[in-house]
Amino acid sequence: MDKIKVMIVDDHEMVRLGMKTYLLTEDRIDFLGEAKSGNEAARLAKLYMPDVILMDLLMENGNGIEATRKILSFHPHCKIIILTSYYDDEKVFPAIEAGAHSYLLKTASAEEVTGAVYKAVKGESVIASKVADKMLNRFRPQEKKPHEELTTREMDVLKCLGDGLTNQEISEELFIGIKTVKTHVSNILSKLGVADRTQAAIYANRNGILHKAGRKE
Amino acid sequence: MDKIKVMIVDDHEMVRLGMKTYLLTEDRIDFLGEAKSGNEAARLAKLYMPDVILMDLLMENGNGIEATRKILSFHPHCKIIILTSYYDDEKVFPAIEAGAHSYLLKTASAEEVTGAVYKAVKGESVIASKVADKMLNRFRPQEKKPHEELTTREMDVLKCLGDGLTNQEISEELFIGIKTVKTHVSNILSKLGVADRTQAAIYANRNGILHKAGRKE
DNA sequence: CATTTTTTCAGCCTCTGGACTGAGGGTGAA
DNA sequence: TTCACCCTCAGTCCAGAGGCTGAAAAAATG
Repeated sequence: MDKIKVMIVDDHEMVRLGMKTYLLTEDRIDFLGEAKSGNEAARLAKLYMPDVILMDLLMENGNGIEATRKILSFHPHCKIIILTSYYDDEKVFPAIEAGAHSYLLKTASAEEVTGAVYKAVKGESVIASKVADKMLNRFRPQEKKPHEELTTREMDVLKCLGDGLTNQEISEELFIGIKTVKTHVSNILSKLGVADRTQAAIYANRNGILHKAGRKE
Repeated sequence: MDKIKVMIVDDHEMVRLGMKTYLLTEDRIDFLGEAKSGNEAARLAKLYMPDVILMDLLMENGNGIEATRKILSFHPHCKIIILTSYYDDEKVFPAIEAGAHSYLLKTASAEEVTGAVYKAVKGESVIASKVADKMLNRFRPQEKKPHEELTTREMDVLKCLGDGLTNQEISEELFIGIKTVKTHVSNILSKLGVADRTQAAIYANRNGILHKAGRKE
């Protein structure tokens, strides 16, 4: 039985070292090499054609999701195991869509990581429990958020409300009459189940309904 | 010259392994051991009395900041180097206050980590540049946020505004007359430089002026 | 093509919000 | 004590907010 060819992708030297140490103690694993970025990963993967890649998501040059997509495009049998610290929705699902086979957190022990490698070559997936929660919730009949039944125009108005604009200002912003704005605001208030524009503005802010879509922490 | 006694604190096995590997290659460093949590760190530190501790901040049982404070209380000559992924204000400054001597990010290379250890025993500090930015901004003549000149009562009212309460509701919440509420609201609006209660509510929400003080991501 | 939803706008009515002015009681510092 | 600030409350006044009803043009849908 051939050894499993494994590659590491992570921009943290410390983490690469730790992972490498995990892998080198396994005699059924052939440690191929490591990459510091998504771009480097794609280059090396084309060169070495690894069986399994342990991939971080957040990196300087080219993130792990792009790299995953790129690598699988020319080497579709490669099993890519995401190994990262983050388990928020915005990271997990794009990674799955990109074709990742497993999703581990960096809290994983040596056994979990090497176990995931062996399972990957057998076609089995490993999902960290915290991530599994997210996925199950995604498939459960999720009650949709109140604002999801707003029309596109009502969303425009709600964004303005979130900026604290008055009806007059909104009408100028959207080039519509003040009466029309009032109608939209009334509909928004009833659809969101809130009492006044202030609560609607709070709702917009707490649910990230904003113009510039700037979201970070 | 005695070897430098170094201890590691991190709840990620992978990271501990990487850091350990950094340290074991240095013959002037005596690797004492490792801890998986802040509580364990304090216990081991009391036992081994290390010269330098490499400490993560975010851990399951007892965070790194508490541990730092605790360890320094009984072993004040210990140099504690924070080594974490985060560099937001809420993490950096409490760590410095707790008495940390250096602040590195996990993107640090082996040379940076071992270098910080050697500098620590000489009494020198190393601050990652991204963190240094934050610190410089903190010491720069910072224009104080508008809400810092609100009186305590006005802050109470502003929190209510942030919840979307009406004047009537605020008066009931705070057991004061509605006229009084109006006075406070007017003062708040002029101090914050906003036009109406809606903008005040947005301000409160975006600046984390809330009742429950619930902060997470 | 027929139907429904969305978007636009109107008039009417009520009430809250907020500006402005004024003022009495409490506390703490000069 | 005087001064300053904070908290409390009152009266007046008006523009804006929001509910209700109705309705026509536009766009999506079947």
